[in-house]
Amino acid sequence: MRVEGRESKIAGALLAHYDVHARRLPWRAPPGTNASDPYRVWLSEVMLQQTTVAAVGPYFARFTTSWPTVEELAAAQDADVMAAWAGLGYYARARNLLSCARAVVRDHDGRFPDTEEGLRGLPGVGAYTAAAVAAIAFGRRAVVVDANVERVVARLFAIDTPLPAARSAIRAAADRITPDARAGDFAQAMMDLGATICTPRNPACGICPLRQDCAAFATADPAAFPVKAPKKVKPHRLGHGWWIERDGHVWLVRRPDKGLLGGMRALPSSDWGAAPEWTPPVDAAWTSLAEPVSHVFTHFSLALALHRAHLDAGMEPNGTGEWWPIDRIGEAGLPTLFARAVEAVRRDKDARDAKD
DNA sequence: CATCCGTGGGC
DNA sequence: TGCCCAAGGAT
Repeated sequence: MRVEGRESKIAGALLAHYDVHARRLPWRAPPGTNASDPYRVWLSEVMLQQTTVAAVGPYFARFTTSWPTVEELAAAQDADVMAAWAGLGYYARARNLLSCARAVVRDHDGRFPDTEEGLRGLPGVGAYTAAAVAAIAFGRRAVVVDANVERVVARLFAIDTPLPAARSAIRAAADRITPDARAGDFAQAMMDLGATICTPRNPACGICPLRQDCAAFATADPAAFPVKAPKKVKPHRLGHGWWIERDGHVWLVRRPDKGLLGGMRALPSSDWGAAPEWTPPVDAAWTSLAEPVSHVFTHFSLALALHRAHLDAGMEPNGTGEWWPIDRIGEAGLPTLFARAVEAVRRDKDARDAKD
């Protein structure tokens, strides 16, 4: 695409601002250097999918310490990687992360493809991540469009078509302002701008380097862009979960690879729904907690009723699982819902002990 | 194009 | 407090 006139002015002003104000982030090459490890760029981009910079920080540090290279990650145990990802959410990313690392080692001699097309063929790498890695790690011109870029571009050009229908127009406009040189810096500069100045609410237009070129700034309400389709209501679901204890251990199961919390360790639980059928996984003297654990997922909210029991030596619940030492439950890699269920059981036990 | 898939922080 | 939102991808 040609870059000229107003379009090139935007890139120039943004890059000049970025040269002074770029955020220092753990996965970014230090200022003034061109070093960029494709493994670290890819790892950070996958972690940052639908996830905030603040949440990713400690996970990125732990992953790069445990697995400094793609070869080492490819050789890791599945359960270790899933446990290290616990709490970060969208667990299909962790499964795809491992598949991708192994594909890079097996099919690409341990080196990430350096083109969008090549990257796009890897598990967990979609249009955004392929463009971001191609631009940031390999200096390729690529049109990088994430939610920040969507917002910035929709405002720059006052695109009032509601999302997601506006995606094609936004992408075309992003293409027009993407420079041939420094495409990686440009992409990161757009994302920095969206994260710190051109924010969803109360954008700081007064300090924005692009306000002279921004069609939304010229309107009464720049924050009205982008326009979004109304969202649908979240249904409520109910479920039952079981804390089964035996000799200092608790019974944990592994959830199926596909679906919600796929591949993660968990407490055994019933189906979740409007009025789910439920039968405890073992015949025992059950004590029910007074309050369920409430948790909100992307497309529904859940109230998980909890029940706990002790088993005698030698007794086993139905189905497949493992006895996990309770004093090391923090190492089980439970997703947040079940980590909170564990906390609720602990509080319930403490309350009863205090009464005795 | 719509749906499914987590979680924590900000206001 | 409830709602919005985030460096999206797979199906």
